[in-house]
Amino acid sequence: MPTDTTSARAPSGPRSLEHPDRADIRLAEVLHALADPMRLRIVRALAAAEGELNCADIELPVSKSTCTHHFRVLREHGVIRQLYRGTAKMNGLRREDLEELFPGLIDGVLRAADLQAGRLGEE
Amino acid sequence: MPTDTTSARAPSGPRSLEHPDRADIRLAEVLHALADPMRLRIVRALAAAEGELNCADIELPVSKSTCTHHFRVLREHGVIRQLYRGTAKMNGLRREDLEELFPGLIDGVLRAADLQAGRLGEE
DNA sequence: GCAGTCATACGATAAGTGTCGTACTACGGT
DNA sequence: ACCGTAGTACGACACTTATCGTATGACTGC
Repeated sequence: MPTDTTSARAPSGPRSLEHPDRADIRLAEVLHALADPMRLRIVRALAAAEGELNCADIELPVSKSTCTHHFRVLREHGVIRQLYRGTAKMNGLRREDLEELFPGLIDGVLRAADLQAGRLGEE
Repeated sequence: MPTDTTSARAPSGPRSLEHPDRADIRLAEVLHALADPMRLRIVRALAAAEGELNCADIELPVSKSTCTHHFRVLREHGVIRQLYRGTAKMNGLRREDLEELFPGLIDGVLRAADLQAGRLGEE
């Protein structure tokens, strides 16, 4: 499906990213996307900075290509939204969509992640 | 380690299962355990039947060995508790432990699963 | 004690995942 | 027009996973 240049890609802009429609987001996939420490970090960072963040704003102990990979997983499973803004790519949580689909889920996960980080960080 | 008959197995009873301590349960692992449609089904069934369920009580479209595999994943990641009761094995959600660790998380996931099942089941 | 039932163990397999490095593309500024 | 920066694509790799089938072990009841 990456060869379809009509529907998924933005009209004129050369760089555009595919995002699943809200109705296509599946719980198991969202959980899968969140079930990785690195991606959990990313999501926490995005939630903390309520606006949008550059990829490089989140310090991760992995290479750039791995970072790209994780962001893509999050985007393709409907957890974040990405769009280009000049040379950078801004990332934001899809809070509204997720809240509509699975009320309370994201907040629960974020809260759990905070709790665990507190427990593990100051032991 | 399956050859070690002294440590892993309970003192007298021949059949005993290892469960992680509550403090050893990790959010990413719980999410991973839940991030599979088959396991999500299992967890929903266990939550619905508030008591304990036999493995065979949950109809799954997979072989018995695969079923065992999924139950083990859930147990090893701290989502369910299993114990032998005669020839059967009873399974129950570790609601208390999970609620203590990650308040609201399991309920959020279960609610999300119900919502999605409703959406997908009666379309 | 023997057979039946429930579940496990083990091996196999195919597919998926996280990670990396290198090569490449897109954009913005000089 | 060129260079630097931000991010992607691609191939490689080791590891994990979901699945199965068959063989094995544990308990119940006859």
